[in-house]
Amino acid sequence: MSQTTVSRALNGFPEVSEKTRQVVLEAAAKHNYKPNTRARRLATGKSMTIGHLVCVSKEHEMVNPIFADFIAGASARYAQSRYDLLLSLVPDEVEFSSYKEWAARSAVDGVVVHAPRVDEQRIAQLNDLNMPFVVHGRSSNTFEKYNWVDVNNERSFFRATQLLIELGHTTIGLINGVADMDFAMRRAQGYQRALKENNIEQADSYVTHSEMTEPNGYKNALALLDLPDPPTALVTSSIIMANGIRRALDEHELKLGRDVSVITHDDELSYFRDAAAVPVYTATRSSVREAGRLSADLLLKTIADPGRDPEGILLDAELILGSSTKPPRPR
Amino acid sequence: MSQTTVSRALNGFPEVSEKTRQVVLEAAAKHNYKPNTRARRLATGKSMTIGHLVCVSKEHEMVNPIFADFIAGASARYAQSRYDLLLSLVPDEVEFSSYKEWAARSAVDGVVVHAPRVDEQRIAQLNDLNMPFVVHGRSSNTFEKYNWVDVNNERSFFRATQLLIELGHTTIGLINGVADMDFAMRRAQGYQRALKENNIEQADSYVTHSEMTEPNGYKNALALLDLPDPPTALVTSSIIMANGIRRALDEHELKLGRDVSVITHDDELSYFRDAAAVPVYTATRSSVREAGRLSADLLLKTIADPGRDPEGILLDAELILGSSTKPPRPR
DNA sequence: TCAAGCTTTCAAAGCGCTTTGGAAATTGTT
DNA sequence: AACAATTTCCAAAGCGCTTTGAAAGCTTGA
Repeated sequence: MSQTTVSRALNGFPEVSEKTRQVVLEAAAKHNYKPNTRARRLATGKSMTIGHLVCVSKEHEMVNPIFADFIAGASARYAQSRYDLLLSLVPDEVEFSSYKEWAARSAVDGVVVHAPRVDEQRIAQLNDLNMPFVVHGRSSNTFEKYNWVDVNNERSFFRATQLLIELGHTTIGLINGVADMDFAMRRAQGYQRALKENNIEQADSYVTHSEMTEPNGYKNALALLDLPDPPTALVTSSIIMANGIRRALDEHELKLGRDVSVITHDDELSYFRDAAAVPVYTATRSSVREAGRLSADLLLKTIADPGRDPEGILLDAELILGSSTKPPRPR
Repeated sequence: MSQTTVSRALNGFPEVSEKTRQVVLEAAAKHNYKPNTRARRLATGKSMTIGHLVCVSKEHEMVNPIFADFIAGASARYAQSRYDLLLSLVPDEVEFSSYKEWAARSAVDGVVVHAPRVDEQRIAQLNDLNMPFVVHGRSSNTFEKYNWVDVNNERSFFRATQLLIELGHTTIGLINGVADMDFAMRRAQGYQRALKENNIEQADSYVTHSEMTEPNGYKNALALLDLPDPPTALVTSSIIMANGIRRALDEHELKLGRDVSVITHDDELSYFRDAAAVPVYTATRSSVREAGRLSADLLLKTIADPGRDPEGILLDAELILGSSTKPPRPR
């Protein structure tokens, strides 16, 4: 039997009779034959690979903990379409040169951009390279068209803050991610809009920006609690930080909810799933794994149809009521 | 200039004069030329790719949180040798068929085995496939030779438990990972050996096994605290669980350290780095990122020299004194 | 029965590199 | 100047597939 026939049988082309296909499939199964990836990719001119470039912050060598769950979602989608996932964790300064290298050696058919900044250069650069991509998040100061999947950060933090205000809180801190991250900026905007709409004026010192680690949650919470007029409620961008906040409250003999209310963003990390009947934290909740799945899906669609117009998918984080929010204690 | 010369110049072969090489390199740089990955891999017969298969537990769709940091370490090493990292997150039942598929289509030059079980079939299977691999951890019931990188789980949990006993604790709980994981078994052994050597007899109910999530830490700690004779000290396998434990203590109005001592294993996750002058937790500490780096290094060595004898690298977890351990309170 | 129209198969080209074996150019030796 | 030894370059083969264009086999209708 000729190579052609086998290739067609395995790749589902119609020019081969059903009988022949069966024979071929059985023989392949019997000998555990799978077309050699390398040869196949050269012949088709496709890499069948999606690149994820995750940057490791130089400062703390920190890997964003949401990335594992995001990738889990994306990986499942790639598997469906027989795409491979190429992963590289790099210090942020080489971020763009890595994309360029992937493009030059044509190692990937598309990439996912993680953790976009307010001013994000990668978007224009990838457009220049003519590389299909999807951004997980958005970039406020970028006006080119691009594919993105994001949650409604502004609105959800607006609602969270609004809820605290409605409960009677008037001094509310924000423990946020690094300032130049786009999501952090949008969340800060939502928070500030709620304060403004309720005529609450607060010094800038009630807002902290840092990498979203547990120790930073702790440290920043302590800093806010030590202010002359400490906040009675906190909003934070990460459940990891929320754990640090809880530790800080502990140390001040304060009880979460009763003494200080906390609302956190909850990415539904698999090892922090707050699924009790009454959740521990009141939270703006949105599954980062689902975002991974959707990003992967959008990217594969774009690769399949390069003429496709860029699309933005906006996920709405739900505001979930838990037991970490109560009216402020009378002083 | 001929293709041959260019190829040789770029790949550092000696048959080309230094002058010619410079000309080639400059031209390549100028046009941002990089040899096409697909073609190169076909021609050389190597994939220049390492596969990581991470299984997503069916039960909780959980991705082991240490994996991100492990991969960060490995990725850095691969980059040095211009290897790519192929990542796949799969439900555990398809784990082995994925390895087989990679081998059949010759997609990778080697793989890393994550989270080995006490009875681990993948090791024999990979040996059969003749696929170079390194195990992160070990498998107690496997007697074939294989490459591994592991921490001294038995000894470090022995020491941790011993420390608690020396402080005067006589009722000590263990909040462990899933029972069939090899690391969990070894840690339980260390814990039990310490109890035994000190003639402490305890019911099995003082040991819990579950996935290492924060909610499980909480739940299991509550269960232990509700025992008729509750433990005055806990040892746990994960800093994520330790956070759940702290929450359980909170709820019982117990103070970490003062009322209940806790020792946790600390993988030095980047977003949980316990780097205060006096660490929050007394911990058996070992960098999982370093383990990633070492695993990658060992694997690349094995690929470069297939005749190499399998090697085991045993890392010693340090016992770090923090503020979560004190003598038990007199009742 | 034979031509026309399908369906099924095949031989060969090509994907963009590396590698081999040998030719050409350069240098050194007598 | 002639030859050997060395350095530098090149043409062509081959990696294991997919894809093209054409041939062979089969069915149908007059």
